[in-house]
Amino acid sequence: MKVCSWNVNSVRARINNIKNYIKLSAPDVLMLQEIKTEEKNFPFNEFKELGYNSYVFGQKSYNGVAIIAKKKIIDVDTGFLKDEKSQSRIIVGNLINKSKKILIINIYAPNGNPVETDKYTYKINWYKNFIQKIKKQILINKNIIIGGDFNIIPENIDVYNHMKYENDALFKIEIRKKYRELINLGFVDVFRYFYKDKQDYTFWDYMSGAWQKNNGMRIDHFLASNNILGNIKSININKKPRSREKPSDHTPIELEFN
DNA sequence: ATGGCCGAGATCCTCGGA
Repeated sequence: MKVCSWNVNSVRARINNIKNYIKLSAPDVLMLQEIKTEEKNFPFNEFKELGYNSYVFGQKSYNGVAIIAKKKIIDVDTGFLKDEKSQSRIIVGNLINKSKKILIINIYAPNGNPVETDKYTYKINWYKNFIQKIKKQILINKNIIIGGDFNIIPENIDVYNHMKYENDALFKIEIRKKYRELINLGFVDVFRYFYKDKQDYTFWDYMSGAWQKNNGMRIDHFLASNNILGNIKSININKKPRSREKPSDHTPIELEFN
């Protein structure tokens, strides 16, 4: 089973890149973030033609998440978290894998910059609520995968120049603590679990040649609950899509398990 | 056409991104 996650920065602007990626990588499940469109304008047919069902929580212009999958996703829920700004940031559903039910949680967490504005308090509150919700959920279902754009740089190694980001909403101690809190509920950061010292990024700014200079950061993650950690075979950051024409500023992360 | 990327949507630039 291959589950992938990709912040595509507009599903409509990126449709050819996404279709190309699906053909090459053949994910069973693809979690998308920042689709930047309402459900009525989502390209359902384009994915249907490739053999995928789409489950969409859209929003006009900003945010928006979706799950596209070869198999049926059941109990799809777009009301998992009450969002104080009514933004479309989470879609969840159950995946049946070898008669085991796995809860897939696809998130697009708030950015939080600039830190002196209510954007930052919104991010902190969003994570507070999310952590509370996961705390309850892990009691109900022990098999959980949380994937997506967390907008958190976990450690120094996860950004090209950590000194520059000390007061940034992606790297402030306060926000990194939220990441630790989440993990302490019974999860592992799968990439870091498999690669203790590897410096690898999932995002490179469009500005000032960040990609060419490898000025990146690791802000897209897969957290797996301890109960399913033993089933995970591999995790990979696939940098190819970031190198192509008209790319998203993020690149996909890929999780394989049995 | 829009600041130096980008995208969406509205207006001839702003907001949001990270």
